Amino acid sequence: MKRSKTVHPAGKVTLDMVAQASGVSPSTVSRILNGTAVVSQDKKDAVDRAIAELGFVPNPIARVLAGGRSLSVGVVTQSIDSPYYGVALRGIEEVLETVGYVPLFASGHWNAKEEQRCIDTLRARRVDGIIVLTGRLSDESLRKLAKELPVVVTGRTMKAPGLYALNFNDFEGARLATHHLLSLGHRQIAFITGDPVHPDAQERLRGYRAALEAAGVRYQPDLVLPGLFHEDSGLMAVERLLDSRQPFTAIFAANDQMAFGANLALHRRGIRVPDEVSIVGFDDLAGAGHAIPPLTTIHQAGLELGRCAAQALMDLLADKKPTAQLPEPRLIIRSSTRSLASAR
Amino acid sequence: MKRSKTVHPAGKVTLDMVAQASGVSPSTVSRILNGTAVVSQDKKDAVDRAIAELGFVPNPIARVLAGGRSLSVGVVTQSIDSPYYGVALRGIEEVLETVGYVPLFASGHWNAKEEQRCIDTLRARRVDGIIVLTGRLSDESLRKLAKELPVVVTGRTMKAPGLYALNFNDFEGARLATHHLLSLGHRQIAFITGDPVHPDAQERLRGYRAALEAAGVRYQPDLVLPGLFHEDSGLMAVERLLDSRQPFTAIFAANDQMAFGANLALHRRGIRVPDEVSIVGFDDLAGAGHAIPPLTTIHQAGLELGRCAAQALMDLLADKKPTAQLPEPRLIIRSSTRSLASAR
DNA sequence: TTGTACGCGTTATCAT
DNA sequence: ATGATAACGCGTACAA
Repeated sequence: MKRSKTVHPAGKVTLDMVAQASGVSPSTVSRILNGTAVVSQDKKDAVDRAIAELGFVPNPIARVLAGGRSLSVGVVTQSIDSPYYGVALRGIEEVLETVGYVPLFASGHWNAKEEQRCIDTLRARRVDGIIVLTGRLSDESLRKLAKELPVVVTGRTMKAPGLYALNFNDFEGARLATHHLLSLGHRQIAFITGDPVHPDAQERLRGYRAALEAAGVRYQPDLVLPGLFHEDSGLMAVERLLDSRQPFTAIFAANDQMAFGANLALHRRGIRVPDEVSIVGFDDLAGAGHAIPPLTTIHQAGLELGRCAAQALMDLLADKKPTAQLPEPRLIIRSSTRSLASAR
Repeated sequence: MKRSKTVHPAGKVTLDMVAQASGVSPSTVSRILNGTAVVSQDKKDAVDRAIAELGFVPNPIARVLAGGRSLSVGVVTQSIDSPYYGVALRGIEEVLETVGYVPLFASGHWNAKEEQRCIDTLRARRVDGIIVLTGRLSDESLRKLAKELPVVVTGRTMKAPGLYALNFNDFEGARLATHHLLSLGHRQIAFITGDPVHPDAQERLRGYRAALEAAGVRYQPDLVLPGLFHEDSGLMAVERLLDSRQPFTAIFAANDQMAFGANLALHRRGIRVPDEVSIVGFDDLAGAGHAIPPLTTIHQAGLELGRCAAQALMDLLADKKPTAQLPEPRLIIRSSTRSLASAR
């Protein structure tokens, strides 16, 4: 029989027991645990030893009730299985883990009401801070929330006490994508928009128009198709475009999912990509590199987004000024785009 | 100015206040809240009214510390951004929400040690039960865990008190996929395996062999390529296969991601799918229907998996015998497979 | 059926 | 620097 000491995971070993075992008062143990005050080295050693021997694990629940930190942060995402935000969640997890915090995830489903409910639930669980991944809450509610506890929000640009906003440069990304197509000689570039209620979608449209204008190419409203950020909307957009018989040689979709849909629509009609039509997406989802053909797209660093958000929140919690910045958008050229000259 | 009563979200309104306001004792309020005992109707009405007026929300933290239920369940998944398990998480969220529970997610990264850590963290937070999505923990540890609190585990078949296992019929799925190819006239069917440490991977290999055998087709070890369940491993497997100059007319990949990789490998070599080679995947990921060509695959109900797991756990918590069953695998025929006769 | 009193495990406040 | 004591908000024996 192994001599291994079976340490009870959800430890029935209490702080009081540690105090007794090491001959000090509970308060001292608590202070050592939290670094709340200076403690003499010998007592600290004794306590540390007792903690190790007893296998003591602080009870986070009791800790919170007593008014301490919960060492947890709430994350309101939109959909727990979103291909884009999913990797952001992983980024958050990564950095929180290194500092002993745990994330509590809640899904708002792109609905301000639900997002608010998530926040309420999270606060009821006494999270120390909250990260809001984009979403539809008003800036106002966020501002109010930030008065109660530290908040980091992505997908918008705003300033408020106790709040840090992290925004991706959607405008520049879209400009880059469009410019790429333009530099390849394309002039009739269709654009599939995202859901217009998303600020991101609007910014990407702006970027598209700006690139066109800079190149002296006329903006044709008939070439911009409404989309909803999912595959089917991209597919239907292209079908409508094809039916309209508007000539075009390239498509820029406001996200990868719609680009996939667009790609499929062309495939169904026997139109080859990139031989006859070039496609550019936006996001650089995990699957983009393995699509047929591998999709040229704008890399939006989901992982970085999560990491930065978490880091910023940790800073806020430590009363430091967050400085995290998202990397600039990068164009990833793969095989779905080709110069117009070589097209046929 | 609106007369709306601003209810504090993380309510400073306590149970005691409700008791006072309604002229009863705190215990009575508690009993009403938890349905712990029978209470006279008039008192119940009074309390309910007070609760509504004060906007009282029970403090889950205090509730747990006092020995009550936390109304939360732990979910140990493998990667928070997994395309397959992601939708399972959504399924869990869905059903938990309807019964007032909240999920706490933790990622084990396919590593028994980490999974155990997740469980410890979860237990420290006093979850009422735990759902383990597959993973590498030993049956033994799960059995031990189930003695402490209700456990639902997916991806394995086992029985233990306080534990409910939910397994997908991987064998049958693989058999179905292979049989489909066989019925299309294919005889030289390559198989890209998953990571052999996964029981799923082994089962799928078994299914492949069983279908071959049933059809009287010889099993050729040279046609089974090791894969690791991700795109690149599928891609490399096919490259090796091609280089080996082993003749084959179809590929069955043990999951969609590897199928995508395989598809790309063929595309790079100018081999057309399904004209020259047919491909079948496994999982039916969200993107499978929009791949080029749309992927024929085995539908594995991730959403159902999550829902069933959550439902089973709720049953366990209510001391009912869980009866949830996963649906049988279904073959989804799309456009990546074609009869050998019409191939060229 | 209802109320009283205590305990859950920790941190904060106030002494010393 | 350290210790005693009082919360934190709720559940639950136990008593009535």
